[in-house]
Amino acid sequence: MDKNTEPTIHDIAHELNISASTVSRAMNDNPRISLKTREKIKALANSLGYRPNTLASNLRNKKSNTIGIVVPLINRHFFSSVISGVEDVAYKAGYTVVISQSNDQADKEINIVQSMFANRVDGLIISIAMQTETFDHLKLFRRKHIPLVFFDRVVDEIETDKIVVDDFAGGFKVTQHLIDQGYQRIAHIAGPLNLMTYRERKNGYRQALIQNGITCDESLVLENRLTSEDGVNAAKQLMSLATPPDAIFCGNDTTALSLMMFLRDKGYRIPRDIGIVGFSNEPFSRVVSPSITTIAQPGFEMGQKAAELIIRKIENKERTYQTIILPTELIIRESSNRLKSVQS
Amino acid sequence: MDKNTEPTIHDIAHELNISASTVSRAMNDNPRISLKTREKIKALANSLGYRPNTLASNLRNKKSNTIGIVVPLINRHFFSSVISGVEDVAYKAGYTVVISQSNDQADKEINIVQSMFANRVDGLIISIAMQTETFDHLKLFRRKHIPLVFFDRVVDEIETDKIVVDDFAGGFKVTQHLIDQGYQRIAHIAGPLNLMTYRERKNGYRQALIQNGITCDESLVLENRLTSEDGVNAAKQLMSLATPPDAIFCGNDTTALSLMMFLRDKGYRIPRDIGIVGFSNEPFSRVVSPSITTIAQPGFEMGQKAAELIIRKIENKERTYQTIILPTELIIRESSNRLKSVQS
DNA sequence: CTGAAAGCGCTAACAC
DNA sequence: GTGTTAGCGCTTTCAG
Repeated sequence: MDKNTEPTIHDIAHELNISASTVSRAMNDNPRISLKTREKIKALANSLGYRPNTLASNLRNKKSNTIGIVVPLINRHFFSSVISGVEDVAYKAGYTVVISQSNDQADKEINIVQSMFANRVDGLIISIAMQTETFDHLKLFRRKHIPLVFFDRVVDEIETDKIVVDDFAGGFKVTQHLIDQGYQRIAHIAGPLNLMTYRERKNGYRQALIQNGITCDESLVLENRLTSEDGVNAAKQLMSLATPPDAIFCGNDTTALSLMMFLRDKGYRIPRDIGIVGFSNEPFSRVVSPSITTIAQPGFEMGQKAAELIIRKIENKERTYQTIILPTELIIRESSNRLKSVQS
Repeated sequence: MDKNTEPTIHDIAHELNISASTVSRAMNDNPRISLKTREKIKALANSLGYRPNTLASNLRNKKSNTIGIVVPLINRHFFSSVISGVEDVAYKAGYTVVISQSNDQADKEINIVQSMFANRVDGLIISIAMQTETFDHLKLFRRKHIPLVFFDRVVDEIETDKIVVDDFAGGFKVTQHLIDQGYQRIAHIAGPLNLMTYRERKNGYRQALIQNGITCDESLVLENRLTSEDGVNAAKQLMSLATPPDAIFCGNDTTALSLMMFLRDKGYRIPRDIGIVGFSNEPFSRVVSPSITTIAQPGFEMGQKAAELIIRKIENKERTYQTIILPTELIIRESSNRLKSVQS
């Protein structure tokens, strides 16, 4: 019933014997309309329960006031924190955020991105799927000059704003820390090396070894998808080497946890026999026992920065791109703190 | 440059010397258009890089193909799982999902909900903020007959679809389990009792006590906001009672964890001296030590169900409402497993 | 200070 | 099978 009679500016105009344009202007606080009529209009609008139809206004303005965000998995602490950060600043700036998850699948990612384009998002914030290897869908945004911001998992070959954490420094700090703790044979479980993120973590690891005069043993470096199962498999593989490692730097906390549980069950004492470090500071890494040394990534801030960046682009159309590198923080916990654990 | 020349159906029509409506029909696979012309049109559309403007089509159809979802906090495992579930089915059905977080603040929630209305979402899925106490903003949706689904934290006084977990049964199972483990004085830390969720958990708790012939001691029941700090405070308060409890059923896992850590540091042995149970099955509850007994809530499924429900309403306009109650599962872990822990 | 008119891009009667 | 026409609700020149 009142479903069909959603009031429009015309209804208000008609009632007041004025024109729709005046109503429109009044609702937008256009100073060209006298304060008197402005108030009269707003009063009526209010009592009628009028709500401007953003769809119509968006169409007319060729602007959706919407920011798209696509992540591999919503339901992962790091990503949901980023989303939370984006939402926080976007909301304050009057933007709506629409989200989608790629489930780390390239084809779903392509679909999502295209549908976001069709929906005329004003900008797109994305962390690409592990398996994405072609980037035409993203180049589309660049071609149409729709602001595009990569975060965390970025694409080298597309020139645009990027926001990452200092993965290299993270990898370096972890490794240096392990060396400082007296570990000698440090293994590394890397994520897919087509992603810069994981490449940089690995580079940091190697650099630290080199700077400490330790030769890199390629058999100590594995590459997988960093799932729980991968953690167990990696543990098996590494510990069955002729000379197994005495410390393992895992590409994320999930792997670190599963690997740690597995080794503990096998009788290894952690951190005494073997040191373990993760990456990302997932909530569980703090409370698990032994607690896991890891690298904190500022997810929420990353989201905020990404949103600020994209909004500035949307509103100013400035043409210069930047790559923001956020600092990482090494959080030393029990799983690698051999010196403290021995002395106490 | 090509920014301004985003092709429309008119461009295609003009190029092919046909009418725009034919193009529109062809793009929508309307069988009234011959296959030949349909293909010709699609080919050109493709080579022009044409993408239908959903904004325009939405305005015309008075349908945004968008589902709104508002949660207290995106960045909480349970809620992000629900979002993930919603996104999953909404995406498959061709809907876009827009999300927002209330940060558990009533005023932000009101703003969000109103802006979603202005954006003409086709339906709204919401779990209300802890402090929300007036519901006019939600009644608006009911009045306009826009589908509305509550999940988890629902509003009794609004008649619409609801989807909750069986909190009563959850509270009951937890308490019965503690009794079975031989605990005698069982305390309960409840969340805000204006929310049905927490009220039901508490009711389940009391019912279990009653059925086992245990009298309810009101000094053993606390109410707070279930933060980490609340956990510590509650622990202090409870343990300083003349006859302190020997088990504590916490309204969520966060409280359970902080309370457990605090008591452990004070020298209590868990579960021997004191049994602890949480609620929600946060990821950390499984890996912390001792691991925390808790109630699993199917967040992802809840999101899927909520999306299915709302899409059915959007598309059929059926007028009957249902409340779906999803089962909960008691997950027995170390923090309350006194019998096993004693024998082993 | 206000109004008339045109149009954003798409769709759907209604014609033929 | 295809075209004509009108309009979704809002904004914005251009007039006055």
